[in-house]
Amino acid sequence: MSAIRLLVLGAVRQHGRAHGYQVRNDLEYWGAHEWSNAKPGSIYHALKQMAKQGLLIAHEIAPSTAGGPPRTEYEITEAGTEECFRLVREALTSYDQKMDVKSAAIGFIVELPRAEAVALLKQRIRGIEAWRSSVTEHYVPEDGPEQLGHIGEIMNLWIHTADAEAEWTQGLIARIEGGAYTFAGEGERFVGVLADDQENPYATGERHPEDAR
Amino acid sequence: MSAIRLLVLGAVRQHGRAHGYQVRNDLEYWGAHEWSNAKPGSIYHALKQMAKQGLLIAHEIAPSTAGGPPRTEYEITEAGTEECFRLVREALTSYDQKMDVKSAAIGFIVELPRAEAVALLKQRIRGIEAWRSSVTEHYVPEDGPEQLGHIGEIMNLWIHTADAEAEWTQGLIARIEGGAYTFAGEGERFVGVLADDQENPYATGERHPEDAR
DNA sequence: ACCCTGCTAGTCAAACTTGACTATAGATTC
DNA sequence: GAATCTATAGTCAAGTTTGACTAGCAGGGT
Repeated sequence: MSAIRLLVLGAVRQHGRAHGYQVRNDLEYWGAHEWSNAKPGSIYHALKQMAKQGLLIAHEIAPSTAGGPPRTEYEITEAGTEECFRLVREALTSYDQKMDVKSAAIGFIVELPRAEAVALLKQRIRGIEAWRSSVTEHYVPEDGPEQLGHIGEIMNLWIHTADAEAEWTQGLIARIEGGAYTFAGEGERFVGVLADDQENPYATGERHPEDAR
Repeated sequence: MSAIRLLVLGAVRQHGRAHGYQVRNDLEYWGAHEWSNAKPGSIYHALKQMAKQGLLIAHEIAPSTAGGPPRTEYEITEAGTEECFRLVREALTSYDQKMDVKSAAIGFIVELPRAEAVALLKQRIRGIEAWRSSVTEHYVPEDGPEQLGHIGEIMNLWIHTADAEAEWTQGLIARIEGGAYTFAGEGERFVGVLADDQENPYATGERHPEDAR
């Protein structure tokens, strides 16, 4: 699973109805273009694809007064909403060391009830632990890890990463259980989209040095 | 950059000359099909593509006695070898939280001189630190991290991950400086490929529970 | 003699991703 | 007042990835 479907679906859902450029801007506000494949082509492709699959409904709209080509607005369907929740739950539960999917899911975690979020994260930890022990059991030869040579370092990296993630997850659980953030059904939600008159402080143009290769 | 080019190029290089199925098997031995996109289609595609680009030379070979279609053997060129080293160096140096590229690079790290490996890893740490401080400076609003709401947790995840990776990298540097493993020019190298009569203990069929969604 | 399974080696269409490109309208500059 | 810039909204071809499929041969059972 790539992160793009979750990101696009979630973004449309927050507006109820949105056109591609709006989604693109929201995701940019999130910084998603830096940590996921949220690039124009992928976004528009995902919108069309999901419209074809019945998760979104496409409405043709007259060109905006601000110029540019005619827009297409997308409205989320019942099926789309279900799929969106399914994706969030899956991404929160499963361990697969893909930062982009994980990050996207955190972005939408508050759409769930608080108790469910905690439950999913706890299941995530169980998943990490299961994965960890399966790796150590399965990949360590009986005659000690040295037999793998430097290849063993790959395993070591996996384990280290898994442990770090379990720790971070524990921290997040603690913060959520401690009452942080506003979850579904707890009053007005935190809006992760830009107001119309607000400028995007994280817009493209100022690059982060992650591309300093 | 995806991991597939590095993996395929490196695998061919270890044999000097190899056909697609051999590469596929080597990568499976590495467990690469589990942590990267090393699937048949991608492998054969990468071979053809790199042959077109002059990194490999394709030789048509008669079908093996064991049946199956006629094979194509690929031989690495001078340019291919250079590219291979370039990719390893880049992957070791740059920080971009992609496990697959990182893992692949570790697999080939011993092809470099020990001193260079250490130097590259130290540069990696500098890169991580630079990235870390740019994130904290850039993404934390002046009025405290709370303004971002739960979105701040994404940043938190990044930072946590970056720190964990820096720590792991430090450990690896220490082990290498402590004399672990056999690097280029230090006698016979560790062979990460299967001998002909050896069965693959990590072959597909036994799945790891990372797909336990 | 016949079938079935499994291994060898690889192909293919469909889907996805990338990054550069288009076209329009208002704003700014010279 | 012409030229350039910027923002809007999106398209497109080229490249990549996926997962299912093909086809030949060997060996074992019946």
